[in-house]
Amino acid sequence: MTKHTDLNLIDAVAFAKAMADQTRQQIMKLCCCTRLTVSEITEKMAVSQPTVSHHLAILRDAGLVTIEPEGRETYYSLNQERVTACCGQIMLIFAPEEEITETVSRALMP
Amino acid sequence: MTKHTDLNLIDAVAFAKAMADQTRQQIMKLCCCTRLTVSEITEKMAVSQPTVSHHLAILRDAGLVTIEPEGRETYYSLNQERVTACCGQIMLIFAPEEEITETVSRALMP
DNA sequence: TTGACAAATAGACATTCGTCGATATGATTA
DNA sequence: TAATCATATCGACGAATGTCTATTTGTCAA
Repeated sequence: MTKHTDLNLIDAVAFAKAMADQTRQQIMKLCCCTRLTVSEITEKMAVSQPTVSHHLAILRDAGLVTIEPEGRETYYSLNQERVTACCGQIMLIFAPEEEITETVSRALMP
Repeated sequence: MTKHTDLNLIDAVAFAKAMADQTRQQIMKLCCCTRLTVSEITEKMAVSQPTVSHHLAILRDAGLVTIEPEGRETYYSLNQERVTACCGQIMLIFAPEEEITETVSRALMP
């Protein structure tokens, strides 16, 4: 069951929770700049297929991956834009006095 | 017992774990751009003093707060520079194709 | 239509985590 | 020195989390 979180609204806690696991970050690295099926991801990892699916669901709920079902396979890829939006948000909240934050703010806000 | 983590080296998982809690992010907001004692933080929160100390220790181990003992009080304040460094690192790893990442990279790397 | 394959879900289990009350430690003040 | 105050630590407890195996669901091919 999909969480009904509004993915346009960024929750810094939800983002941090989604990223707060070694296995998930590994998956994120794998499908960064490319699209992979669950099987392909599983092959490259040291955990079972259900575990990979479980983590992908968490990343999906956080808006951190995009999903493209194709036949009996499902392609996942990292949502880089979401990563920058979340990091930018965190910098705005927790580093308002840093110069770089001003830069990010200007570059990120449309 | 203090973790012997090298705080100069940024671990994206450790950073995310430290931020992956509502209470801790609330504490971070409180002592952002200011310095507060444990008592002052506790007053503004809905948890007990030991719980605040517990979370401050986690933030300290992640390098996210600076600590200044003064007499019998201890002042904490948010390490904004650390926040930007960690966010920048995450953007480099997980959003290498985003334009904003290039900007951050250039601005952050000394 | 049946068998094989890909992915998701269910249920169980051990571990980690957040919280608390009680207590210890350390510093100031009377 | 004794009392007080600020903070840290301890030990316990329930809830959340990550992992597994087994099973279900959905899709394609023989």
